[in-house]
Amino acid sequence: MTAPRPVTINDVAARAGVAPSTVSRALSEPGRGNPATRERIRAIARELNYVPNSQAQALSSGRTGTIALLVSDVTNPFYFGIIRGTQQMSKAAGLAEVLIDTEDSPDLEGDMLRKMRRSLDGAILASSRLSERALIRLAGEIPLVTINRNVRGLPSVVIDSPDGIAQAVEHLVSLGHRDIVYVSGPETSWSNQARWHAMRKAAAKHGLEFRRVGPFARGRSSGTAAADAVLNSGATACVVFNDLLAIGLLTRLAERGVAVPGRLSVVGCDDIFGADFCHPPLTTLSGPAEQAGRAAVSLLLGRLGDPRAPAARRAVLLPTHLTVRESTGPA
Amino acid sequence: MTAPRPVTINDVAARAGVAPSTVSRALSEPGRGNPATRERIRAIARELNYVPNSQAQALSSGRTGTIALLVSDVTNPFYFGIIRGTQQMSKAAGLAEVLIDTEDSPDLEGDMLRKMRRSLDGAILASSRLSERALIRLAGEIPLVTINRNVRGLPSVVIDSPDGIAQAVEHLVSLGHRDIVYVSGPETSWSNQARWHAMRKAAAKHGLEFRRVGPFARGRSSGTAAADAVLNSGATACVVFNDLLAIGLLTRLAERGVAVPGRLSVVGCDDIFGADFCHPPLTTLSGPAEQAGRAAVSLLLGRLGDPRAPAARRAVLLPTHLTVRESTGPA
DNA sequence: GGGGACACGACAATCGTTTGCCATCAATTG
DNA sequence: CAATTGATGGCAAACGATTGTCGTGTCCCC
Repeated sequence: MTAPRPVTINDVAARAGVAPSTVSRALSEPGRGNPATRERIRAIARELNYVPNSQAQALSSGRTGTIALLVSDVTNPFYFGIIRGTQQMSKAAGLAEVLIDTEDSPDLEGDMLRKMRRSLDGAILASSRLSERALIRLAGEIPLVTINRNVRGLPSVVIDSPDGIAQAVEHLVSLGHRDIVYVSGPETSWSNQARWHAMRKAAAKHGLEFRRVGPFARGRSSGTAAADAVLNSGATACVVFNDLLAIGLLTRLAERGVAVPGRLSVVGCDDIFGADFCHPPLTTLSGPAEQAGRAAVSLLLGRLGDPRAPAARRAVLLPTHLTVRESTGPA
Repeated sequence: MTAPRPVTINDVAARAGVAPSTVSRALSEPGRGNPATRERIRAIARELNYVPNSQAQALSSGRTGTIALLVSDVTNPFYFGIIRGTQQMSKAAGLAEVLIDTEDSPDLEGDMLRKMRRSLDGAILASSRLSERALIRLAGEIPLVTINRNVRGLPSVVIDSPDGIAQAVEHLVSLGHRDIVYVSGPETSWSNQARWHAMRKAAAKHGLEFRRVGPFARGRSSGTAAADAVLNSGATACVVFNDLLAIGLLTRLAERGVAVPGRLSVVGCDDIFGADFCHPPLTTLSGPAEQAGRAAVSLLLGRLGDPRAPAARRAVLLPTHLTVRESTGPA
């Protein structure tokens, strides 16, 4: 059982008694050609089980039919929804999607992007670690869309967590908390900056003291240090940069026998997988991650359809809301 | 700022004063050519920031440098480790990897595979839903490696959960449990069959009654029904098909006020993200998922290197062990 | 009935590589 | 010193599609 030579456009053409070019057009140019011929060709193509060689298509047409989604860590559940969303949408658009793990490294991110730029129609950067300059330069080489990162001139989708933060503060204040601390993520994180900023604003509005502890790394393991820092701060409630960190923090609090929410209320961000079944279930900011993924692909498609378009900045802002569970309670 | 024509192999050749073929060889055939020339060409390529067009390479050489990893659901944390492992290994081997979500559908899985077979060097099927026949047929069209699925003639990596199941039963028996029920996943799942089989064997060894409830769907939401069924069965301990289901079950038990492990001990399988911080932390079977991913890519590479090789069946069996947490206790 | 327009489909160039084959030249050997 | 060998690098033919250009046939309208 030797591998049979795969059927090419020429085989189809020969079988149909037409030129390859006719087959090509019958298959991909809806407006062109005789409907009868087209149907005949399509039938033959189907019968022969013809699948166009995408490499050849790409080489010839310049379009690869592939986009990339870059995430800093594939195993961070935060990306679940986004991945799902982009996959849905790109499948619907007939695009292939490669998932690239940048391992939190700006250099790796840039290298991968540069290396693959020829084999991609575009890329979506979920939480890019690249500098603004680097991003703008890369955008000149390959169409880019960012998620949760705002850069002049680049289409972007941002899940408006600042808005949610305000809701969280509102919630905590209504429960009687007057001393709320923000548990900061990495300084370089765009989302972290945005959230911290929103915290300050919300706190100011209520005339509260605002402080922060950190910065801490993104992972769950940083939760230990974070928990201790929060406890030292004497605050009665905290808003944590993201759920991963918040869950780590919860674990440590349990270890130290600190009652949540009795002694300390905890609010997370992102509503990741696990936020609903950790102990206690986490009050957190939920956002439409899948929708964000879909929107990002749409934006990219827009940019692709008309390559000479002025790359008009288009930004999609998605709302978040507070999901109250059991990690928050009266002061 | 118009997009500059990307630099091709011809540009490099012209600059170096040699033929394109020489450049090609200097760049990719280590044994061939004058070392001095090679270095000169490499230097020029680097200087010009030359990146080979992978489409053209693929078209010409027949190798695409891309493999696919098919999973039934990208957002199932079970695949975390596997994804990480395959990505690591394929990056190391200079391969691109596409992640494909088959949405639990055999048809979709087959279609995707057929459709992409021309643009892939091979594929790794993590928990394939395809029939044995379909798998064997597809393997004739594109090199395949399976994970957690044993099919005659296909290289495979399996995480030996049956072995872990034996450990789990041992653990429960030593805690005094005499009535253990298996909470079954989908009938069509290969892993489920393997686990159920192992359960029966282990139970027989200890002269225990063995029963099962189910089958239940894979998701967390099925946990509700599963919990009720287990309670009805009167068993004092249960081994659950996977952690997702087990976590769902735990949630329901908490709702019903059933003490775990006081009234019921629960053992899961897979040790997914979340198993350590759910409530109570889950005793479960841990396996080297990352390693499985790496092994799968290795197997695939082996199959790729020598396409005319007799496709010798090679199987990698990876051990599991029981990770005891707090969801199991004395009967 | 003749001319023009238009639709159809063929031809052939092109995309950027790889790779089999061959000419050339230097080095080694008898 | 001649002949064999081996290394080197150039030529050109693929790989399988897309797409601009152009001849041919059909139809319509005046």
